[in-house]
Amino acid sequence: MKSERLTAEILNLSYTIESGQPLTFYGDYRNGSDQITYPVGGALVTARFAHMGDKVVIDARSSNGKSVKDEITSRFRLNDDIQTMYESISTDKKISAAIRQFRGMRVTKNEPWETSVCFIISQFNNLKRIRGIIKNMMERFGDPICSFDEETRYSFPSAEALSNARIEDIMRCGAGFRAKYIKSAAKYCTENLDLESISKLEYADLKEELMRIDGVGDKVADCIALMGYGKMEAFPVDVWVKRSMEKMYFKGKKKGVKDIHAYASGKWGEMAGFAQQYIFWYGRSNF
DNA sequence: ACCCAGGCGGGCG
DNA sequence: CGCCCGCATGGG
Repeated sequence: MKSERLTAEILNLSYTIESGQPLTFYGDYRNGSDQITYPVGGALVTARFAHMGDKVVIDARSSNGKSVKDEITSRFRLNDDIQTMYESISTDKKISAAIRQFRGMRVTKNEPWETSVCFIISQFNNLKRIRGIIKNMMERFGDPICSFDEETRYSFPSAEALSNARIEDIMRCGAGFRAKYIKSAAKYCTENLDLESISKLEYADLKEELMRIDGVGDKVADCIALMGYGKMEAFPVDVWVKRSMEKMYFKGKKKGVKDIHAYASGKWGEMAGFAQQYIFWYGRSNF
């Protein structure tokens, strides 16, 4: 099948991909190329984004020839009313500045298992290393899909594959002390928990279920809820969001995570997670 | 060399 | 409960 064309508005590819979101875990984004590739469903998706002002034309295809329209639409949340979302989180000058700087950055909606692994790895870690670890794990534990740019591309490792892996082999990917969490989570998600079946739960119940996974605490559960299940009210509070929130809204005074959650929830409600992505990246880029 | 990174689990008071 | 500590690893 030839590539399919989709259109969107206010979607900045580089901000979206580079701002630390899964897309396993970075796609293969070539800076300036406006193209990404990423594995899904045992195939490799290729998508080109042509930006023309606020309009974006997306040409996408899959290595297996199947339609990718639904995949792209879901992944980049193209059915969201982005204008209304901006209006609802533009509550003050502080966040408006963040939105202005990174206008078009979207919160993506990725597969729950991949999102879980990505954010288990993210703990006490940095983006550069996270990307490397994910890449190593895909090459070691994923299945080869096809060759692209003279390089073999792999699927994201299944929970089954990782539940059978040896911890020391996961560590060899650079995962460090998180390797035991990954294996444990993989076992739990193959034997005790169906990540698909909990997608129908409300945010609070979903988060509670996710926190039963070894290596998933409050912050990682919020990340999985937001970027793996599309729960826009989730507001992950990491060190950057904490710092940014304290600076932006608490006159630089130290605040507990609970206070920050409560404040964000009251201010942005159902769209708190969308606001969070801007606060996170704004803080990382400017503070 | 030293510090830190999209935190979490476990142990202690 | 809330607090505090160790934790693998590599880049700045």
